[in-house]
Amino acid sequence: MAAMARAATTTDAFNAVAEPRRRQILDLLSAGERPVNDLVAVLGLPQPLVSKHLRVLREVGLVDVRDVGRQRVYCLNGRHLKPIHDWVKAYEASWSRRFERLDDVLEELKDQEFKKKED
Amino acid sequence: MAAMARAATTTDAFNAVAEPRRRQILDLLSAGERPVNDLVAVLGLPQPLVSKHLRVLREVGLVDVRDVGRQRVYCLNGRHLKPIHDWVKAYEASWSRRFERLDDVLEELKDQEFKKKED
DNA sequence: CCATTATATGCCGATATCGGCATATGTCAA
DNA sequence: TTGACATATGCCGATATCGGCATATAATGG
Repeated sequence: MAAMARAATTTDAFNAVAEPRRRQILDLLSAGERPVNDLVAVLGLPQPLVSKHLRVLREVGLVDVRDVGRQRVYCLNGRHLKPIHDWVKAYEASWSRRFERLDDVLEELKDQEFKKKED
Repeated sequence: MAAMARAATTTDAFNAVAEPRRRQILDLLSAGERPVNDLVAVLGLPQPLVSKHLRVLREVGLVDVRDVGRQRVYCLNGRHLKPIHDWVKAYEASWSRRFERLDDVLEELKDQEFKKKED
């Protein structure tokens, strides 16, 4: 039982959405549920490949399936995207308020300088 | 030149942050810049491993480096996290307003039913 | 029952990945 | 210069991944 060389894709949502085609699938499903062949047609990918990606998404809980006749209708289940959102959201300041924050720091320094002079 | 079996991790931020230890490194750096050995100490990982993860983060632009004497000080550069944020943000409704939306749909259906009766 | 449609699985090859260990590179200090 | 410190790289092994192709499974229609 050697050490795992890599975290399995099937393990968490972070890995699942690291694959561009899987994001594409989720994007399609965000507009509404769809049977596999629909996705195949839109994506222009071989059906087995699409099924495999759907499997990964299913295993991390990002999509749900429903049987309708001989079709399998997939639908988005965004619940497991929330952890990703929460994680990146914490970094929002690092891009949107990057310079603002720098300004804040400078402002603070100026204040301290001012107080020193008051002494 | 055979087809690539997998998108290189070094390719984009999505793949880079799919690795838990790399997220951990970013989390540490979000509190402020740090030299490699600092990270090594906190993470409790072998130094070469940390250096390799830092390399990946560097290559996708998620961190910047600065030479200070014989140390290399890494700092966060959140710019490339924004695409991830933007992507997941579009799914916000799929978890936070999931049931609200379902209610909306039901409401809409009821309205249509009502109109039919009016004819 | 049989053929057709819809989807999932299995096996394969090429390659990328993580982690381990040894070692190269670079910088300071005496 | 020599040696200690800080970090990066190289090579390796085990394994996971994506995509291709063939095939299994499942449900429907005739």
